[in-house]
Amino acid sequence: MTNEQIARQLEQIALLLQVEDANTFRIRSYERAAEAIRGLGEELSVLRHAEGGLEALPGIGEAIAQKIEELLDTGELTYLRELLAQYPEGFLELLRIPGLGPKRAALVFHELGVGTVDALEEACIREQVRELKGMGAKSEAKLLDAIAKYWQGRERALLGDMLPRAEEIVGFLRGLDAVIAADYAGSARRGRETVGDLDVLASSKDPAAVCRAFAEAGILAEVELAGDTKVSGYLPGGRQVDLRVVEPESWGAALVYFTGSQQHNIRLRERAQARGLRVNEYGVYREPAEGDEALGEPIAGETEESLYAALELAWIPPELREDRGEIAAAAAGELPELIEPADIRCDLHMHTRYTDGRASIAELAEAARARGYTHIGITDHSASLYVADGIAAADVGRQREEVDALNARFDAEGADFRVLLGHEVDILADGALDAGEETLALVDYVIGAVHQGMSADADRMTARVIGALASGHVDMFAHPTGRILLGRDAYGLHVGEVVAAAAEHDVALEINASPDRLDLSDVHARLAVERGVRLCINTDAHALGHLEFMRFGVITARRGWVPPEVVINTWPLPRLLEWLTARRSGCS
DNA sequence: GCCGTTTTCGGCCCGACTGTTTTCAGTCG
Repeated sequence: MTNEQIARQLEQIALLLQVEDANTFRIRSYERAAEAIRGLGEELSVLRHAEGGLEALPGIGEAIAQKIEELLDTGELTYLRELLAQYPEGFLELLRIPGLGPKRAALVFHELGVGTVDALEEACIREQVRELKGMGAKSEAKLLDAIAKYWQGRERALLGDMLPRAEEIVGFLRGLDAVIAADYAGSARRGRETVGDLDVLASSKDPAAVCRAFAEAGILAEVELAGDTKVSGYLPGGRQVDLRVVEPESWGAALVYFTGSQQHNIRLRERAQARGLRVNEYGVYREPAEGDEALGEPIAGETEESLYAALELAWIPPELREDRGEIAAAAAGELPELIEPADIRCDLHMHTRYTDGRASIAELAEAARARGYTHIGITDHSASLYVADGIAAADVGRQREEVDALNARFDAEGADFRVLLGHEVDILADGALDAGEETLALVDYVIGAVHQGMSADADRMTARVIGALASGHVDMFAHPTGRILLGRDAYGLHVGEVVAAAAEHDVALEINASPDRLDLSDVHARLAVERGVRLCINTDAHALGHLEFMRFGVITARRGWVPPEVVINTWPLPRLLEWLTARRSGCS
């Protein structure tokens, strides 16, 4: 039972309790617990044995701890099963229709016997929904529209696909005369690995003009709503975009508000409340005296910094705003110094035409130089990876010669740039490395990776990986969990044990920056940092354009509270070589 | 259901929009 599976079951309880009109704070407890679990790098099956047990985890008390224990022991949760038993199969799906919240779900279920999306659609078509209390023809039509959009499938999109589109929109807005400031907000600004809708924010003295210009710009394929402060619509392809425009004095407060996360905002407002303040999307206000209604003038809100300062907090980078302890850290002045894109000096995982890459070594080197890097590492696939046209052992020798010649040329030209030769070696099903001693001796470093036999169970896979890390031959471990976002689940792996092994043997764990991997994930990266493991952010480039992926790796690292010094590709080349040499001589 | 340098009991975020209402419930972010 994985953390994600447990989080989902707690979330289902929260949803069903809403339908039953339970105490909202009880509901929130389940929601918070689910989110808290998603933020854990370590598996609950391990944490239950840690000091203090599950109840030591923030957001998890006696009742939820017991439920987690039951799930871990039996794979089942009696309480959830009993809640679910009252409804037909598919009822939870019904709650995912926008516009149909828990109250209306209860209404259609109890009055019409509707318990699935199909049944709801039919009831709308038969005009039964409009007869219900508080509903009408318009609500019915909206539900039908929402169901149609639901069937089209609006699953989340990759950050890597959505960020460029968000930046285009922001670029357009910043070009408007009436716009003072513009930025994207929401989960895209927090850098979440996948994004649902795009939230875009602008400030202006004339919000209506900005809204008009955006609605008419042709960026949206369909404009759903165009008011004086808000425009909503869909990009070509169906992704929803919400633009909101605020007055300049509310810019910072609105940016915090629309960046979220929801749980982060709730924490901020709780903190405000304890100080006799109130926070909303327009600013920070003093709580009015008894009997007084008006809020008066805001005391902060023009910038994000002013809002956080009013709550006696340091400004919190958006990537950290997930209610994972960032507010306590900001209050204590203990926010981490986060890695920045400019800290990156190299890219140590890239493929060439020797295998399944599309560029040559020299082309990759030039592209990296143009980005301001001082070195790179070429790491083509080892021989047994047939699907990626793994490199023959003899060709590693040719690569060595090509790299040496290239470096000699850089030296001759006085260029401060160096190409290292690495090798992405498969960790075979039996844990052996897919490379002989001769090949290993030719290269400057080795990346270990799993590309085959991924269906092994977690215990076996973990032993296999740890065996490779302990061999002394592996300097880095690439895309550690093998997940493909929106594609393939991670293979079973006890990440906590692998992190411990990486710490013990001083192997760097990769944050693979490819937008469909981002592996390690943010929470696993944070676990690695806490356990003293070095990290390496690599693009795994198979083409020149892929060097751009580095930013997504850096964003993921920032979400994992990663400081620059633990990331080996922030190091100057001599330090990197020193570390590799020490590793190879077995001293480290 | 969780949590505590104001509390082990009594608190627990905030506002906008919509459609349905004669003053507000439900939903959303």
